[in-house]
Amino acid sequence: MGRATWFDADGTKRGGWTDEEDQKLVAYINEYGIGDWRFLPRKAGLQRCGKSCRLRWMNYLRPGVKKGKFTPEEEEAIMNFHSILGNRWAAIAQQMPGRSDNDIKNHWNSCLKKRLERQGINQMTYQPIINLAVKTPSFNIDCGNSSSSTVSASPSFSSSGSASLLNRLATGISSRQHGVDRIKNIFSDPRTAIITGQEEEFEESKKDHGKALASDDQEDDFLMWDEENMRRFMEEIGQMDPEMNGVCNSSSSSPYGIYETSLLDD
DNA sequence: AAGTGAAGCAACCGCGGCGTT
DNA sequence: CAACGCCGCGGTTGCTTCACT
Repeated sequence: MGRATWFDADGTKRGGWTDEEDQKLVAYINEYGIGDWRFLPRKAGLQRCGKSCRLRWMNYLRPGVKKGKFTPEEEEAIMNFHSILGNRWAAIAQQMPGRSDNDIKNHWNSCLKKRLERQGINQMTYQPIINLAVKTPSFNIDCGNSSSSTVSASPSFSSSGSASLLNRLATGISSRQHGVDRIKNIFSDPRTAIITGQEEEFEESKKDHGKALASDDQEDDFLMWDEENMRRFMEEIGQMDPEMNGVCNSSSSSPYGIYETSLLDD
């Protein structure tokens, strides 16, 4: 696979990479490390632009990059992180060691997004597009690569799973006195199952942070955040990324500790 | 066997953030 | 403080492979 090779006006090579080019890039970085991407190609004897080298290294050649099919656990993780972080693929990739942002983004766009559409779930809000009252049967994840795991459909997935997690995160953030610690607790809590119901705990959270949830409008599945709340949330998520890594990795043997229970419980 | 569309993957493009001058 | 350049990110495109007719 890959693109055809061509040269642009200034003689820079574009398109697919050859084995020889890969070897040159790897050999150079192994010996000298990553320095200035601008000058790296020339020093490494490549006719590529720095951007292209960086992309190739980060997405394909970098040690530890995992290639091949996504496991059901990884797919579940992507959906869960996406429900929290949105299209911040780099941030999602940070939580999934071995997978590049490009890889995750591609898998999302080519497979997971369509799967949610087929299931009638809004890909941005993770809410069912169809009437909640409609009883939805179980369905199979049918993305070829996934070993056929059955996941119960909405409402358990959308409103009790990711939505619940979101609510609890929102609750944590709404209370400035708990702030990041509250979110870390949510992530580190082994009971934070994505698919199993979390309504009880959410109710408890609401008691803890009743003031933040005072409005009736906020009693729905999703809190309605204003821009200020959302901005704070994204800032705090950004600040805690390294720590969240630790939390996720330490809570279980799985690299994706926060969500593994949902798939491994049965 | 040939044609066609969907799926999957690799890479490019353009923009915004950030550091430097 | 503005201008500039580089880097990283997200969106998009292009190509190959696969499945189906």
